Order: sequence, then structure tokens, then C-alpha cells
Amino acid sequence: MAQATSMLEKTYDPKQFESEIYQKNISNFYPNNENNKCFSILMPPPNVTGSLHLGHALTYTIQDILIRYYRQNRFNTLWQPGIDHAGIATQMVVEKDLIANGINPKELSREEFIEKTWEWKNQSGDKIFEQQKALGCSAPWELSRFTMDENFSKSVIEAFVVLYKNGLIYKAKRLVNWDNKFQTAISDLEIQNKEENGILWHIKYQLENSNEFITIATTRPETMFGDTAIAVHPDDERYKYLVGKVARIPYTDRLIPIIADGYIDMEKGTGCLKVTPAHDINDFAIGKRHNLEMISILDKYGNMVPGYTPKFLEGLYLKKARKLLLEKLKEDQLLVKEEEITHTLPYGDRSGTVIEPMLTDQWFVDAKRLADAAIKAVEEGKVRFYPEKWKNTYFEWMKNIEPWCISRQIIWGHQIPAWYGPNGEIFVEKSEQEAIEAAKKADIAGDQLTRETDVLDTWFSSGLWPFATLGWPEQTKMSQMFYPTTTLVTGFDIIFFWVARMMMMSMYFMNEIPFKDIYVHALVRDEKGQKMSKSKGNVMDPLSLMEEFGADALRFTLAFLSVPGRDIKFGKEHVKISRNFITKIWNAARFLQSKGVPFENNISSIILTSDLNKWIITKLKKFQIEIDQNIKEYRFDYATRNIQFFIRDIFCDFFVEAIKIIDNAETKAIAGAVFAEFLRIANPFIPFITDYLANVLGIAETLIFSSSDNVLKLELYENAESEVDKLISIIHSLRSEKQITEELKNQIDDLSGELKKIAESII
RNA sequence: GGUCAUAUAGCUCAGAGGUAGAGCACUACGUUGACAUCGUAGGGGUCACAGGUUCGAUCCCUGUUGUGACCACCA
Repeated sequence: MAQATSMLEKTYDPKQFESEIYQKNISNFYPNNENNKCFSILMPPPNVTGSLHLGHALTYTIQDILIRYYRQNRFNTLWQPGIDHAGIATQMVVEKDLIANGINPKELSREEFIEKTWEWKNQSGDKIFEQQKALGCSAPWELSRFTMDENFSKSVIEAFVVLYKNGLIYKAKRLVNWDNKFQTAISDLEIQNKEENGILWHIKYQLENSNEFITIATTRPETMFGDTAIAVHPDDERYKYLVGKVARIPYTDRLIPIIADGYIDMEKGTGCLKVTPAHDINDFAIGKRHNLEMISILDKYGNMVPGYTPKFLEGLYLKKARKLLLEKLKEDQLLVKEEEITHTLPYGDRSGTVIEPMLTDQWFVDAKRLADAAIKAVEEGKVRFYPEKWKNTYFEWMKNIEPWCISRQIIWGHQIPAWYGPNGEIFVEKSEQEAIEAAKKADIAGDQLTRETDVLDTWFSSGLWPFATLGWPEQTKMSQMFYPTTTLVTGFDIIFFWVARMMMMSMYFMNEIPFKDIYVHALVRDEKGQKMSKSKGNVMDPLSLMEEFGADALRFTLAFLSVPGRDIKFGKEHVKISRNFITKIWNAARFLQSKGVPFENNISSIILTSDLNKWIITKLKKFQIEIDQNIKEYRFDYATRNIQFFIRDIFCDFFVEAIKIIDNAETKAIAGAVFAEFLRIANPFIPFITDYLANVLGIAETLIFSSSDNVLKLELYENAESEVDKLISIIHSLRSEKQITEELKNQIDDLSGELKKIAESII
């Protein structure tokens, strides 16, 4: 004990625990093989470009609490860590980095660019691991996977080939969301809609062989050169007579028919819609119905292509072309009205530019077919959402799922394993060698093959995370032990991106759910409830919070604020309060130590004679039971409240105060043992201080593997509990009434000797 | 337009069919065996509004309003 005192006081300010240095170096992968209880969590792989933000800190804290809790209770645990290659995001960062170093990324070959990206990844890719460690994350880092690693890539290729051969992946020319900045297609999910003020231009098209005009309304006049019809509602009395006639697109010789289609809303605009199938999703559908030609008038950079475009606009970027065209239309009195409207425009969530619908060849996953099993698994309760309401969100999206465009025209990612023959033949194989062999059978020489240059959507590979990390398609021991995983912890913002995709992929390839529970946590907002963002400047850095208040305080705060179904309004003040609470624990330890309390006794072996001690034992066991329950129900908010209540209101405010009066050997032994058990119970939440105290107080080298068995074996002493509870309420009355009434005096006289002594000490 | 949430003390949030709870802030007192990063005591609430069910509703139901998120669409 004397030695422990010197450690406490020598290394640290005696009144406060400084947590930053204490980190146990223990392998955190814990297959103990004592039993077959397994608990596993997939760590959502952060982007390789990422650094830790508060949302990460929240999700990792929750996962770490779960992992530590089950590991303590002798489960075989796996918290699978890793990093995502984050295709577009990474390519963006690397390109910027290259430009900053005087290299033009466009002048690099594909191979050179990939090499540069790997270089960049290798020097900055592991930063986030260090940050996770600082937060106390106890993951087996040696098992980390990276989505672009050789083995993982093999799994990705395998998945693609199998899906293709079974008809679940296909190539098609369709309208996709096109990002002009990156010159790639993106999926529907990668779009952010923003409401904006815009102008609706009313433009006259002259009817052929007539002096009459028809007026359409559009927000995108420059696409008029891709028009292939004008549509009106079949019941629209104003325009009925025009159906079947033809109009001429201004500044061109092209004639387009006026058609009738029920999609048209008579109230909107002029009631006449210019139909541009290659540049609008709804127009595309109309075009299909009426067998219209699809004319693309923009190239991949968003410039007007020659051919259908009049000479004076050729080659111009669409916005410039629009401006020039409008001036011209005005001059020629074809622009009859400018109406101010608000409308929603799609923006690329990475590029920030307006997304154009574009007619291109892309690869798609037939998500509808994959969705069925994924929906069923949740409907049947094999996979459960916590809180349950998120299952509605999941169903809504899954049941209306659209084909998933998985090809990206970028470099960084898994290159699609497809080879083309000279006449457009497609060979999808796991390797070039196999493609050559397949081609040979079709009488195509290997040297005539060219490989698809597109790469896969990042989320295609992330979707395989639950089983690809465990070695799929090989059958591994890890997979046997840990698949399906127990709990997925994630934010609601990636239910579609990731959770839904993992569900689909896992049901298809493993024929089994990827996880049993999905715990959906909140979004961390600032104290005013605003989303944190760099542009608003309200981002709080977890690392500096940890530096100021300690990792335990941050973890405790995040868990405390994790009320299901409510976003977290996060203020620094909260962390300070938690830090104060950590200090309270620290000081309790200092006091017990100064009293010469022994900490090494096994709690279940101490013989209990006094009500006071039976009381604290009863409270301790109830505390343990509550914690167990709350962890099982993912109520980290309750669990942290339990911890606070037990150590402050139960242990410090009453029991420690009582020790000052009743300090016999039994009570001291109980105090030390209860405190030791408290440290153990709190360890998953606040690992730094608890492990440190356990260590210096001689309780254990670490609490990381200590189970709750001893506490659960204890008896509940209901009588002693109510006796002491009575004493506590007497003390409250004594204090608030500030004088002793006859009634209180009688109540005190009814107490047993030891308790009476405590009550009398208050008087 | 559709869906899902949410409304409780000045603030952040718990809560249960039957005397409204915590932390912070506020007031008073306290450095009498750890802790002022603390302790003790205290003030403070028509539990958004309107109906309904009930012996009893802040809690359950319906509607209204406010707030938030997501999805879809926009000529």
C-alpha cells in the first residue's frame, strides 16, 4: 500500500487523474477458447483520408464499451478493424496533393497514379489508428484490413464475377447521375439535393408550316437541342388540337412532334413540356414510352457537343451556353417570360457541382433482386434495429430500391474485371488469363482484348466487409467463429449506403445475415443543435478534448448523451462535468488508500456481519444487474447514469462517509473490495483511470479480463438494505430540518447500534 | 407531397397510468479525516395546445401547432 501511495502522488497531481499516458499494451484479440461464446463487431472502416471527429469518437466509444464488456465476461471477441479506400474522396485528395507538389495528375498514367496513391496511403493511412488508440479503442489492430489489399481485392473480384455470371450485374446504357467535375457516374445516394432560387424561362417554338408558336417552360434552355418532342396532357383543351403537329427547335432544322402523355401536369409551367430524354430522368421515361430518339448534347465535361448544337454554342460549357442562348432568344423575341421559382437541384456530395443526368454505358447491380432476402431477414426478426424505428427507414428504401450504378470513371478503386473483344464482346472473369481463355473459345485472340477501365463504387467493396474481412471466399476459422457478427454499431446516415448493401451482399453470398443487432446511434451536433461542419467552423476536435479533459471524460460524456432516438447536442461543458466525475473517483481512491483500506480481497469471501456492509453489497449487486441489463439493451445513457449514481450517491455520499465513523476491519475490507468491483464494472466505459487505479492499488494488472462472476454470486440483503435506506432518509430529514424532532429521535432510537452511531454523528 | 421522430425546470436531458426527476445555472451555508474539479440545504415546472379513454392522464388514443430528420418530385 505504501508503495501505491507513492505512485499516486509521485506521478500525478494528487487531486486529479491525468489520463493521457496510461495505455495498456495488451493484444486485444481475445479468443480464449474456454467456451464457444462469441461476440463480434465490425468496426465501420473509416476512410483512408479520414481523421477522427466526434461522430467517430461516439461510434468507437460505444463499440469499445461493448467489446470490453463482453471480453471481460469471457466471450471470444473480435472487433474487426480496417480502412476503406474511399475511391473518389481519396483520388481527390491525392490529386490535390500532387498538384501542390507541382505534378499534373492528368499527365500520369493509370499505373503511375495508382502508385502515387499507394505512396500517399502508406504515409498517411494509419493516422486514424493512432487516434483510435488514444480514445482507448481496444481492437486487435494486427488484424486490420484495407479494402484495396490483395486478399480483399480478390474477394471483391470474386463477388463481381459471381454476380455477373448469375445475371445480377449487367451493363447498360442508361441515364445516370453524372459529375462534371470528376467526370464519373455516381449513385443516387451520393447526391445531395439543395433548394435554390431559379428561373423558369418560357420559350416559343414555331410550329412548322404555320405562324403559330408553342411555348414551353424550362429551367435548362440549353438542353433544347436535345429535345425530341414536346408533350402536352391528352385532356388539355388548350393544346389538344396541336397533338400530331410538329415544331421546330429554334436555330436548328430539327422538327419534333407534339405528343400527348398523361405524365404532363397541366398546372405546371405552360402545360407544355419539352422532352429531352438524354438529359432528364422523367423525359427519359416519356421517351421510352413514345419511342423517341435520345440525343446527348453534352460531353463528359458538360460542354456542348457539335452536331445537334448550333454553331454559336458549340464547345461551350453548359452555363455559358445557357447565358448566350438566352440573350439570343431574347433578341429574337422567342423568350417570352422569365418566372422566378424555387427548385431543388442535385449536387454531388463530394464535388459540390450540379449533377447532370447523362446517357452513358454503366455497370449496374440488380438491387431489386438482392433486396428481397435482405428485407425478409429484418421482417422475420433475424436482424433487429435498435431503436426499432429505423427499420421503417430501411424498409422504405429497400422496397423501392433502384438499380445500383456501380461503375465509376476514376482510377483509384477495384478495376472491373471485364475484357472487351473487338466487336464489343464482354468477358467477365477473375483474371486476365481466364478472360483470354474464355475469349479463345469465342475465337478471339487474347491480344485483341482490352480491359474495362472503370472501377467499382467504394460501397460495393464495403458491402462485402462482414465476410470479406474474415477471408471469404475461403472458409476460415475466423468466419466460423465470428460470422454472423453480433452487433453493428453505426449512424443512421449510412443505413442505405452501407447497412443495406451489407445486408444484400451477405444474404446473397453467405446465405446468412451479417449481424444480429444493428444499434443506430445519434448524430453529434454542436451545442445549438447544428450539424458540425468545417464550413460553419463549429467542429470540435476529439483529440484536443481528450488532451484537455482526458479520454475517459470524453468517452463517458458520449455514452451519457447517447439517448436513443435523439441527436446529441454536444458541448464542452458536458466533458468538463464528466472530468469532474472522473476526479471524484480518483479522490475516493485516494481517501480509501489513506485509510489503509485493503483492495485485494475477493468480495465473495468476506464474512458480513453488519447491516451497513450488507447494504453496500446489495447495492453493488443491483448495480451490476442494472449494468448488465442496460448493456444488453444498448442503453449506454442509463449505464453511465448507473455508474454515476453508484459511486457518487451510494458509495461516496453515504458509505465512505460512514467509514469515517465505523472503521472496523470488516467495513474496510468491504470498502476496498466494493471499490475494486466498481472499477471493474466501470472499466469498459472509462478504461484509463480504472485500469490505472486497479494497477497501482494492487487489484489487478489490468481489469480487461476480469469478469462479473463474483458480484453475481453475492446475496441480496433486502432487510439490511431497507434499514440503511431508512437511516439515509433520517439523515436527510435531520439536515433539512436543522433540529431534532421527537419523531426523528424515536426513529433514531429504533436503529441498530452501528447505524445509530452514524445517525448520532450527524446530530 | 410521403414517412419517421420530437415537444417536461432558465439550459441540456431522464422519467412512470396515481406526491414531477438529474446535471448545469441560480440562492444560502460550509474548507470539522478524499474531493471547492467538492459537500449540505434551498428556490424554480398548467409536463406545447385541444378533445377522448379512465375513478384518475404529463404518460394511452385522436387532432392541432411548433421543431427536426429522411425519401420522392418540381416544366
